[in-house]
Amino acid sequence: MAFDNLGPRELRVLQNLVMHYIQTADPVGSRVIANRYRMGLSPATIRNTMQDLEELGLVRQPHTSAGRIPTDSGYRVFVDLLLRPEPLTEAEQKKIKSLIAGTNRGLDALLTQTSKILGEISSQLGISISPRFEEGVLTRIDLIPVSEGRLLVIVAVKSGLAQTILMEVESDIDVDELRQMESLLNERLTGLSLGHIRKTVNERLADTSCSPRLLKLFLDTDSEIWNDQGEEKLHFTGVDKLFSQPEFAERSRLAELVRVLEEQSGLIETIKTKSIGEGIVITIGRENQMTEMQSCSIVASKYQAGKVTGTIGIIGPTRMPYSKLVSIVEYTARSLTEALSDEKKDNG
Amino acid sequence: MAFDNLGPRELRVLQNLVMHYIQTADPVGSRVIANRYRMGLSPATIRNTMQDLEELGLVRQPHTSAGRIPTDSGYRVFVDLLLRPEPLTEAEQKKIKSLIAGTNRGLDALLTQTSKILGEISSQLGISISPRFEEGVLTRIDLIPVSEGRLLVIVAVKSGLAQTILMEVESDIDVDELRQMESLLNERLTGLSLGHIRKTVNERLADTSCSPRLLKLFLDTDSEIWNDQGEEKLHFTGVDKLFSQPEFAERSRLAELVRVLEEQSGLIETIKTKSIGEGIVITIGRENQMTEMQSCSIVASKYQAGKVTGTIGIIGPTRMPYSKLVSIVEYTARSLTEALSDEKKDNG
DNA sequence: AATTGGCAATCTCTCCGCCAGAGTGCTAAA
DNA sequence: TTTAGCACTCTGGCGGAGAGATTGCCAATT
Repeated sequence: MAFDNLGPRELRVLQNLVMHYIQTADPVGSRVIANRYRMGLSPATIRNTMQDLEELGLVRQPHTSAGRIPTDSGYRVFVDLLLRPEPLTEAEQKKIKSLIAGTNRGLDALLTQTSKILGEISSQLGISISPRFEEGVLTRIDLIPVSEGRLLVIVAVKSGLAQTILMEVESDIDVDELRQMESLLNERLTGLSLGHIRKTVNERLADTSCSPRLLKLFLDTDSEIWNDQGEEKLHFTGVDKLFSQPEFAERSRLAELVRVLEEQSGLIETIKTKSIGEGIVITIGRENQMTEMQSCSIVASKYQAGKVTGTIGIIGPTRMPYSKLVSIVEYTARSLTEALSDEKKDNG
Repeated sequence: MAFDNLGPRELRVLQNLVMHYIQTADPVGSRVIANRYRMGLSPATIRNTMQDLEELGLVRQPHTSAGRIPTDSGYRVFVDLLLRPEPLTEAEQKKIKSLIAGTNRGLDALLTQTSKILGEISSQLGISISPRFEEGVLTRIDLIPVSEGRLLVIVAVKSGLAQTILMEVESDIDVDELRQMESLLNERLTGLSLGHIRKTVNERLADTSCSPRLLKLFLDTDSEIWNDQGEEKLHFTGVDKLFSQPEFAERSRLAELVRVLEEQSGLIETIKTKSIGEGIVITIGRENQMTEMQSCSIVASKYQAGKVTGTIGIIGPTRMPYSKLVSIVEYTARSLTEALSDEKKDNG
């Protein structure tokens, strides 16, 4: 929809209305806008403008004698046309940086930490999604026998990421065979991306003298080693923050949201399809595919770990402080990317 | 407190009262017990017994003209003296086994999965705590350079567990030196427990020709490599289940619980100190140290992965179906231990 | 002595009507 | 085009009334 035909008065009224509603969570009346925001107009005039905005579908009344609240479209116009990112304070920047830098237990812990930071600083729900390893470049692969019938496979990928897979194997595997297999894999596959390996592993390991029993574990292109199906994980922290939000007064709505969060896969899918582009992506209310999310907004951004990319973001009610959240997500994504980058930041 | 002086009548009334209250969440009146449970006594008689139980502090009235509900002590007597574990159905057993067996992405994923199973089957909150690696026996240690200034250390422990640590190092490390260091570590330390290593690493690596810069990373006994501080993680699934429970009608109470869950460390500590013994440990309401947990009960059990032990459990309101939950936790813990045991279960 | 029926008393919960408060839409005036 | 005035509408809180449930106690019964 084109809302370019909105006059400056309409825009200002919308802006003030959205900002005030974000703060108070109460429907905003004409008097508040006229007085508190010093527009130099009487409430009656504001009322007329508000009627126009209502006809355009940007605001609505919960009931006849209440003030107005923004619709999803109203928030959309606010975000697209009126949003001014509110910069982070020094303290906030410091906090984000130091908490990210202080975590060195591997990717999983780092992402948990990141979601925690986002949740705390935003007072909303912070989320982070681990990257797909598809594009990750293999650094090393280890085969470690852990017991008679089981094998621990550790796949290390550039940028310090690693995933471990526990495999069931036929019980009698010779240690020497295993060593041989291991060096073969490392020789022929390191430096390639996992996705590439999956497609070409058959050819690359064709002429080999290895134990065929062992070999077939790695030739299976559906194997979880090269495939990252189900590998993506959604971390989230800050559910308690949402409890105090009036839009989650009915228990069922928050319960639904939590169920979706715990279920993981559906939400991961929708977030990923949304945030294909660069930079911050904001999804508002009904713009969400999932019905359980249609009273929520998501502010998301990608982060990078070498060639591999994942997503972080914030979830909250559509009435969320977008101006602040945009800055938080943007800065956190950048910090995370930095922490995961191959170059050390300050190698002076 | 000794409640051995309770007569069989008192016990039966208490039992029926608790069982009925667990089902309905409504205060139980004398008539319900007399009629529905066919005790062959009139409501008036039951009333007298109930007064006795109230004087003993086992039940209480929410207000003058309501039925009775169990107190924490009441549940305690129920659990200690009257509980009959309700066996799992075939289907439930199958579900638990197969979901545990179907997860082979390493310990973290397995524990997430376990908490999910517990949550689903119990319709309560399922939790799992990763084990301390203190007692874990080192199988292998890998040093993988990931970028100029960083080193990925993978510590593999018996039973297929592995943890990865990302370390900052001085930027110019020779690959050969690294290899040398790696084999040295593997030669001298595999087969020992991490706790043991931490204490003796200084002597064990004393006479060495390795690069001292590298060496000092591993001699630092506070280093996160041998130390598992902060390594323990609490996984939880099923928060949405608690929303429908009437005891969490006030939002703040559930919010507090979630905050504690997300904060991790405090809860981990209390659960660990409680469940030192073998078998199922049940903690009821006020018996919990943490104030936020005092309207909740925990049914917990240990599981083992070789020499390493962790805890799983279920959290819910004190009004929870103990009979069923005991069986669920017990069976799941056993299945998990089995899945993590060194022996393959069915190597026939 | 234990059990039971009867009964007044107590407390909650829900429904209903009432009223104050807030904000609108419309109309007429500036 | 803007504003003041005014009737209208809807919500939310308060209080009282009445139904329902369950108790405690007492006197009667087994």
